[in-house]
This record gives sequence, C-alpha cells and structure tokens, in this order.
Amino acid sequence: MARVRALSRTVTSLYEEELRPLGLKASQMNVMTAIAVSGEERLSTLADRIALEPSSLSRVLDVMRRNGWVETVIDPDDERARLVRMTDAGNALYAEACPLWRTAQTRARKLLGREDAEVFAALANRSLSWRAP
Amino acid sequence: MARVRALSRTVTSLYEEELRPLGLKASQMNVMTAIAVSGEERLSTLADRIALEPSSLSRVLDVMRRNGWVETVIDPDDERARLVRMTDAGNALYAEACPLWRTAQTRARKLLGREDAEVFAALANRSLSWRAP
DNA sequence: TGAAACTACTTGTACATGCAACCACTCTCA
DNA sequence: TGAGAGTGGTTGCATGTACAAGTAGTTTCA
Repeated sequence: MARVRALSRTVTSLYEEELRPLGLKASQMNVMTAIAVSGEERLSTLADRIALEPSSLSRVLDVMRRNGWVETVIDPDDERARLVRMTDAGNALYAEACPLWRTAQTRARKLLGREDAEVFAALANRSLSWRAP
Repeated sequence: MARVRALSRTVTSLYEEELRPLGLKASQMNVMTAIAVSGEERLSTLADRIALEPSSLSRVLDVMRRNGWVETVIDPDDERARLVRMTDAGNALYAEACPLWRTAQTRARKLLGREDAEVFAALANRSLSWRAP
C-alpha cells in the first residue's frame, strides 16, 4: 500500500520534472489526454474515465480554465451537465507537452525496465476495471 | 503514468475506507508504521524511508501531533534535528489500526490477485531504490 | 401536472504533496 | 575562532484529492 503510494509519488515527480518548463502538472496533463482522445466530453464521463472523483476533477478544471487551456459549456441536451473541451491554447500546449511526456515515459521505462512496465500496466489496467460494474 | 496514479487513488481509498472508523488517513498510518519499526527516528530519516518530502512529512506530523498520536523532541545530539516518537495514545491507535489495515490488505490482494501483488511489490520496491544513490 | 426522487456538478472543509524560500544550528577552514 | 558553507526543519504558496452538503435541472409517477 505504502509502496503503491510511494511509487505514485516518485513517478509523478519524474513526469512533473519534465513538464515543469510548460507549467503543466501531471494531473492536468492527465485530463488533457483524456479530452484529447474524445474531443469533448461531460465532466462526469471524464471523471469516470480517469478514475477521479467528479469534485476533484472540477477543481483541476478550475485551474485549467483559469489558465485558458479548457472551457466548459452547458450541455444543451441536459442543462445540469457540462461539456469540457480544449481551447486552441490548450491544444497548442498539449502538442508541446506530448514529446516531453514521452521523454518522461522513456525515463520511467528505463528505470522500471520495459517488461516490468508492461506487467505493471496490465495490473494497473485491472485495477481500473474494478470500478466498472 | 496516469495508471500508476489511478491505481494509487483506488488503493488508497480502499485502505481509507477501512481505517475511517478510527479517523486515520492512509498517510498517517504510513508514518505510524515507519515509526513503529524503529521506535524513534529523525524526521529526515523517516521521510527518506517512506520516500516523502521532508516538508510533506512535516505537515502530516503537524496533524498527528495535534491529534496527540506523536510527539517531536529536539535531538540532543544535533539541535537542528527533531526526533519523532509515538505517544501512548498513538501506540494504542496503531494497535487498533493494524487489524483493519490487514483487512484492507486482504481486500486489495483479492482484487489484484495474490501473485500479481507480489510482482507489484517487487516492482514498487525497485522504484523506491531509485532514490538510493 | 406537480411534488418527490434522482442526477450532474459545485462548494465547504480538511488533509496531502511538492518546491522555493527561510530560520536555526553545525561544521570547516583560513 | 569567526565567517561562510552546509544541513535539518518549517513555512508560504499552489495544487491535488476526497467526502459531505448544497444547488440546479430532470425524471417519475400518483
């Protein structure tokens, strides 16, 4: 348990070190990636996809909105819901961030060992599926 | 990366669910365990052992001290340093927490699969060693 | 159709976490 | 031996994270 958390802290700091020049945090990159794959999504859908509480995602989006990277609009189909989408600035930043992200990934793989990383990825995937019914 | 963090969140919430009746958070239990194995340690030693920034540990200890679970005294050998030790109340709480902790561990193992958990533990151990010179 | 139940998100509150800057003590070396 | 470098912790600041409670819009059903 402690080890899972320590691993998370260590790997996070590795990625953030790489992203720091862009002023991006790991959690924000995480959200950007989630939006990037689908273009525009409801907050709850995103939260579910990245296994984050909606309230936490809401806070992360506050910062990202303040930075002008994303915008949220009321879903015309359900006025309770919010659609989250990237701004042009957000897309530009994301494009800059991706190579740095991959660099960090390479560093992480090098440290963990490529095969171990695969094993771990499979494990982690399974952990995510716990949430699925 | 996102998966490591998601795993950490998921597993943390599993443990915290179990510890909630005692008012203990995962990070606090983490610190207690570290102290329990050695009795009394410097803050920096503990921080190093659990791969946490000293500043973060300092904050966790603030809460634990406020709750009366630990106390910190000036190290007579080096007045810059602080020795952290458990109080009686802390030890009592720790004793109560351990069984709950193990319950959570069992649940986590059940979800991950026992063998996978071993593999993961080995992986995570390696990640900790990254910090060692 | 209108109130109750439900759903989507936000906000209050508390704690977690890291980095940079800072304070206090210790060590080194001219 | 005294100033400067080094070390151990704490604090300021920003963000992440979760749970509980609150708000607003939607659905259900008598």
